Amino acid sequence: MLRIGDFSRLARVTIKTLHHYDEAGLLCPAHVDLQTGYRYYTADQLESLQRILLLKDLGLSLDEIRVALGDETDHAARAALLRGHRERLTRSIAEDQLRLKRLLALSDDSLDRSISETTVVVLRELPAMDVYASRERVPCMHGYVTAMFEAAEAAAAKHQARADASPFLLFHDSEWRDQDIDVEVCIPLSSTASALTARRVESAPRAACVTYCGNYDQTQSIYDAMLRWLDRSGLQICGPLREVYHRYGADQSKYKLPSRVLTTSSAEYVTELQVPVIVKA
Amino acid sequence: MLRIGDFSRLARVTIKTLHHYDEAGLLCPAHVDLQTGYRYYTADQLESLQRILLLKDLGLSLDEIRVALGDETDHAARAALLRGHRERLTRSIAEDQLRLKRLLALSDDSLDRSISETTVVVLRELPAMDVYASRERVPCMHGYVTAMFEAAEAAAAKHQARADASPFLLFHDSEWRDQDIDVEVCIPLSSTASALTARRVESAPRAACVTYCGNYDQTQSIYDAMLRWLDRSGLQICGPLREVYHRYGADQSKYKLPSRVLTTSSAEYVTELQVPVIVKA
DNA sequence: TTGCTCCTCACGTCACGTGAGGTGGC
DNA sequence: TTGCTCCTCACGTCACGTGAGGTGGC
Repeated sequence: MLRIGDFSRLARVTIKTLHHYDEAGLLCPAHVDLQTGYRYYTADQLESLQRILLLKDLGLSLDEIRVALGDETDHAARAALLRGHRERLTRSIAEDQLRLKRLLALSDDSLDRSISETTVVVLRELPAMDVYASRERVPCMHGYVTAMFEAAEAAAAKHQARADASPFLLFHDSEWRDQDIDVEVCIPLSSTASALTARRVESAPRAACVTYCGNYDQTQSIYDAMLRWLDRSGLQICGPLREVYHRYGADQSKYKLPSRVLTTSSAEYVTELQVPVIVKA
Repeated sequence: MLRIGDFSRLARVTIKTLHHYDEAGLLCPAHVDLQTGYRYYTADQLESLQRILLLKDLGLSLDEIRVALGDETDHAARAALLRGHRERLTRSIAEDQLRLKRLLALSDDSLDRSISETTVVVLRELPAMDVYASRERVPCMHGYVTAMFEAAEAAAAKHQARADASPFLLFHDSEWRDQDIDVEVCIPLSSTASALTARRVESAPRAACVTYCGNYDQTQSIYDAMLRWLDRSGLQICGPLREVYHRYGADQSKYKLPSRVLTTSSAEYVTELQVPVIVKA
């Protein structure tokens, strides 16, 4: 029998860790002196401890280790646990590799400009959405798109199907804001209301997003900065650009928007550019 | 000005997160109503928040983010922080990749045998150590090595230079336990005592280790299992095997060992095999 | 006997999550 | 007026770390 100090030195863990495993029911001492509360371990408990430390080092939580080492009968649960952890590790490696590239892109960019002046690109998942959509080729943004939005909002309002999410524009051209732009105006609909012919905008597992405020003059330069950043981060565009209008001015004569999305001052506009991306091979 | 709920929806964070950043001094609301305590944010604070969320997603802690976004003057600290994090990420990826291989090796192994019966190989760093050493070619283990240990222990004891660490054996042969084994007996010395000609055993950044208890009959089969495991884990031996005697029987006539390392029953022997390894290219 | 070992609280870490219980705003 | 939003405690998470204050063992 070994005292806790000797046992802990052999396994190179702290006494507190052994206390914790005792309390957690992962590894209880072979014997506890009732008088003094002293914990005593047998030599072969070292092997049990090694097993625990191995699984912990591989990244399992103590709860998972309990399952993995628990009663011998549950082969399936044990196997599923290890398989699940394998996937977690694989995903985590891929994410860290992308993080590393993004960090390099950021460091490059902020050698002279500080981070505070760099365009901030965030990666996020875009959920699928049911929208009322209207797609057209227009010669320029000004006027046409506003009219399309007003018609779409009015149509959605008439059916009381408007969901509480921001309207957006899809740019179907590969060359953006070329002549005759192929744009699609989208108004999110509540999932319950299927009165209107809802179009489903597919989800994007990963999208590069920039949220900015102020008027639309800056959009082009932000989009350009975003493209440079994507390139340096090893990401590739894999779907149409979305321009989401979170906060804006609107002449709402035929419909009613919640006041919190509206503003009169263009300095308070909040807009988001979203580009679906995949990691370059 | 935006109320906290609207602001949080735009940035897709919880209200609690904003509370936390306020408290942490990372992002304080542009205005707080003194009557109600309500927090109000401006639209352009969204960009500050995005910056924070970006750095957090890259893996920085809130403290680090505070430094990274802090007063503009400290360029050097900011750059060092990003460089440091780059290294952290790189290391973390390499470690996860090794973990993944080790996990695969473990899953393979425990398809039929459960984890509880698998040989547990742990990876660890071995620190450099000053030892009293004596190296010889011996025809077999039995007898010779015991005599070498007793002589070495006696020599170390005479100079009162014995450190409180376990003695071990280095196997210099590539073919292990071949005929005429080239073994080196090592007794750890306290760093202060340099009276004896101490030999420095180099550190190993990474070593595969198996601790087992019981008599020495099992050593060969454990070593074999270890070799198979190393192969499957993508690891390569890069130094001599060490056999460390943590707990054992000894006839200590010319020296004195602390009683906690001694035992009379061979079932209570505690031994550790250590093999320095590197990741295969 | 002295110092070393071990014990049990109890609080801290990190970035929030999750109610509880109460008030302000439209 | 009613429901919705927001507020401030206060405690939980996870795997221990770090004393505080006291006792047992050799």
